[in-house]
Amino acid sequence: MSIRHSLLAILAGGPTHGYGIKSSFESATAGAWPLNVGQVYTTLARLERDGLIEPEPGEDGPRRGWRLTNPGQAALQAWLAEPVPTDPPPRDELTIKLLLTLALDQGQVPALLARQRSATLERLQQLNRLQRQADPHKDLAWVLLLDHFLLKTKAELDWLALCEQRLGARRP
Amino acid sequence: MSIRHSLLAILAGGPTHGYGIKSSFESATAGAWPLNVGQVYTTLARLERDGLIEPEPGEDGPRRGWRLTNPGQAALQAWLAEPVPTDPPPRDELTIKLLLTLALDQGQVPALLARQRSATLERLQQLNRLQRQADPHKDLAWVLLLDHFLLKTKAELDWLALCEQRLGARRP
DNA sequence: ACAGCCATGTAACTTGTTACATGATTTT
DNA sequence: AAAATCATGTAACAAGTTACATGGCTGT
Repeated sequence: MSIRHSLLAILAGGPTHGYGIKSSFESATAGAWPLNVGQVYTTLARLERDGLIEPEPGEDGPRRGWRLTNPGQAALQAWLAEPVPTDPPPRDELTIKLLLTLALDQGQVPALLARQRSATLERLQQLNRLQRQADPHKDLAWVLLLDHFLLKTKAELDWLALCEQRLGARRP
Repeated sequence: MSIRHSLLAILAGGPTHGYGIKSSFESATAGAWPLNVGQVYTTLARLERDGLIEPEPGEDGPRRGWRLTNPGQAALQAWLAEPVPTDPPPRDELTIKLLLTLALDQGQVPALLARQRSATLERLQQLNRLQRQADPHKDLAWVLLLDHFLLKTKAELDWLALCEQRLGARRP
């Protein structure tokens, strides 16, 4: 539901048209998550269907504007006010892969861990390079994004190490 | 695509029927991600449509078995062998929320950070409690899952702190 | 007999996603 | 005049998800 809410948030900054929304989203997220324009239009149609937005009266051709309705405002406020939900924690592909391998053929787990660590390490280095080039005073959003990716990547490496350790402690 | 591949992995452990797959999945992932049975059947139908699995010959009523086809075996091996992809990193709801708030109304960012930190901290404590009760020698999968959630949660807290710090460094 | 679990399946729906068709405006 | 970018939209589909209908088996 991130995209739906993102569009609401962008429209809260003043009425805009479809293409402008795409640009706003990508610039707000520093280009980290490209957004297919087509999806903006499908999502706008669904938001209108659900009564969360309405077209600006009078405009019709290119650059037709959209604005939030009252329910739309309310939905946005609710989304912003509530912390991101964790009650069924989102499924994590790496964890699923590892746990299923563990259940299926425990012997293949070490190889899986090794492969993943190597890929994750490479990503860490790439992120470090990007961070060195970034300027916290100019591209704040970009820097915060890099921080996020870096911390997440490091946590993944830590987890891989812990998995190895816990598995090792089982053998003897 | 995690669910599709999960079913392939479970079928690789020997032919099973729908309900058994649900149980296998939930026990392999220590109950952290409940799986609606209905979804198993819809997913099985789609996997058959795509030629990745086939029904065991002869069985038809309840407990009809399914097995991997050759393409199914190949798809599973490919999934297990490749590290989880990061090239367009998956969209992260918290990050999106924060960056859009930053773009929309920078003044509301501190409140958002505070709310989120409080929720995340609570989750951390809950996870710590669970970890204290878990036995690494008996419930390995459960312990690894908790490790994962804990490290992820701590990383999130670190990120929230970093965000505050970077924002603070902007004002003066 | 009845409660509860085992078991299968389908219809309907949601969000996300892309490929394509179409044209206006701007830049080179 | 051509190329690039801005701009709108639709058709089609994938994957996930749930609510519901249906019935068999098991233990009390």
